[in-house]
Amino acid sequence: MATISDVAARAGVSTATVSRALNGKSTVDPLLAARVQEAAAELGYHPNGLARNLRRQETAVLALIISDVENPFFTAIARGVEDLAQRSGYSVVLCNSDENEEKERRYIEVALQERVAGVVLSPTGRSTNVEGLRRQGTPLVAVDRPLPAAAGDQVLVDTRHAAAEATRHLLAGGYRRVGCLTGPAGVRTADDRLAGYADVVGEANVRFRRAEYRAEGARLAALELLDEPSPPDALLVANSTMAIGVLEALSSRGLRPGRDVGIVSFDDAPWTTLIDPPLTVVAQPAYEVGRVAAQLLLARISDSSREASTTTLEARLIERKSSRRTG
Amino acid sequence: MATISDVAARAGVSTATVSRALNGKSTVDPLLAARVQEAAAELGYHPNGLARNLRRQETAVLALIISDVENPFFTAIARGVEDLAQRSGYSVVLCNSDENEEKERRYIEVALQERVAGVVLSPTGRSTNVEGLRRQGTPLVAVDRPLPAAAGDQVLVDTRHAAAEATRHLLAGGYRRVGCLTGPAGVRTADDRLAGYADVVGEANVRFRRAEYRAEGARLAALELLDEPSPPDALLVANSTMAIGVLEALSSRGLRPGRDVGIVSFDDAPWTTLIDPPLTVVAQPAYEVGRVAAQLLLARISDSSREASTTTLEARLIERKSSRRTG
DNA sequence: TTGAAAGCGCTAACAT
DNA sequence: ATGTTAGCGCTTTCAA
Repeated sequence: MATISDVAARAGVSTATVSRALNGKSTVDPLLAARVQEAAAELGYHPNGLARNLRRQETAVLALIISDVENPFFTAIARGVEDLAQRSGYSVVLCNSDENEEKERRYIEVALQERVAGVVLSPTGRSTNVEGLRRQGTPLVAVDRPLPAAAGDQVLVDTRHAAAEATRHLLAGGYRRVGCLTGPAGVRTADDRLAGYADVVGEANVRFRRAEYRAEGARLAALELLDEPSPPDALLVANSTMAIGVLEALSSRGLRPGRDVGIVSFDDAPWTTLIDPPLTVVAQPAYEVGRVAAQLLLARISDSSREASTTTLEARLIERKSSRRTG
Repeated sequence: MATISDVAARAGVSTATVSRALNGKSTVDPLLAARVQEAAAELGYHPNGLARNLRRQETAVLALIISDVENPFFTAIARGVEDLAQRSGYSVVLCNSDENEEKERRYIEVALQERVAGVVLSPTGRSTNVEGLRRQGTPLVAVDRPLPAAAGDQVLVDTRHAAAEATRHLLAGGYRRVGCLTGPAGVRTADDRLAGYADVVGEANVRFRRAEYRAEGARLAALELLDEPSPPDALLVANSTMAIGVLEALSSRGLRPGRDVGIVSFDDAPWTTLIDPPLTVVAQPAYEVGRVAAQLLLARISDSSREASTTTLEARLIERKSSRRTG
């Protein structure tokens, strides 16, 4: 593996000159620079990033730790972060914590050890520990879910409000017994969506189930709800992965979305317009969340004294037929 | 940021002892080890991975460069790679090349510079350049699409064969003018699926369009095909993202999958059973592809002299109603 | 404009 | 069992 000394030897100059030439410093003779470039190319030289970063005490890579690679909401965030980061010369590495606190912990540790320039994190749950990041002074921005203490910037979506709006929409459509299917307790988005729903139906009329943010759990939970003495005639579902399970549950009971059970789900997944009837959704600005997060992170990297900020983006209800009786 | 010397000073030992204690070497007095642990904890010490890896000349991170984070096929591969890697103490960082050769090039460069232990790559297209990896001796395994020269192990899916089987299935279902919608020329999976289809219908009866592996392009291409003088009465679609576009096209023409136009699509995405009629698919063993790839990569990392191998996994046709006239 | 040399933080001989 | 020391590959003063 060719090192800078190999290149220096081949070009007949010092390692300092190679370094300067390869980093485009203006103070180097064009002729020498060319010789260096050539030597580097011939040797297939790739600077050792470890050594470079160790010396420079900085890296041009951001870590993005998300809680589920298979959830379109998070992959859209990833695109947003990436598009913006690339433009500023940063690479972003994606880590999948898989809604698993142990994995999340490991990836934060990796980010710390590899001395990444900054971290975008969608905290997995209750006990996310960002103390290490804070101590090291690694810039951090939380997305989707807030962090216990404001350990950095946050980019959130006003999902409680959106849940309330969706619930009102269902009520306005003539549904009388609106229920809610949400994620695990302690996961802020899950709690907020439930709260927004409860705000509207009133504590006395709450009927809900919790499940993991996964299809299978949601299917079972939906079935339970449907088997109650006074089953819901409409359902607010906390994300698109769960919606899959809910739709399966309905189908297995011979129930048609809209006509029999009104459905509104969070997240405008690509398939939601394909089904019959098309799914009414709460569209979250995921890509934008990612962009803003990256922006804040880069700003904080170049100026660590900035005040921590919280940005809250609005979600948008997209009415389709699954929330209409006449679907 | 605390360094190993800080810990050493605090614990009243040498840096060597700190290093040994923290790395669980057996040759260190339990009492001292405890003192070191304590000092490290108090200082919030995180070993500098850059320095460590520079010294050790190795990293415990794998890079996984995939061509589309929003494609369930690739995220399933990611899970497979991750599950296996984690088990051996490796972390995996995901890079999204976005079907873009420039991005892919950048990420390969990053992988090279950061001296990752190995790379799993789904080559984006024609001109993927893995020369750098080869020269550095960085272990590489290609997934989904083969590499020009056998630059390492490969894990592929026998998609030509699967495409042929799917086409035969359509023909057996009574469809007479089977068409094909595939990805860009030069992308091996796209070419193979087209070839498998052509193998069965015969060169003379080929009717097909190419588009990016995206919904919108596929929608337009499908519309073109449907507007031909002798339009297809069935379609083989090269992936689930394209299938979304195709289904939209059909719907906009008032055509029902199955009854009017038989449909088989590659990839068993989670929503394919939700639509009416449910989609007949060619299910690729994506998770397994990831697992095998990680296995091969780890094997090659520990024994670089291994022969390069090619593993070809079988895809499975799952018959549902979109390929039946009586849907 | 170029080179010599120090040093980033760590680990692994080598000594003790 | 512990400490001393060299050095991984690079960048960056400092001198020339």
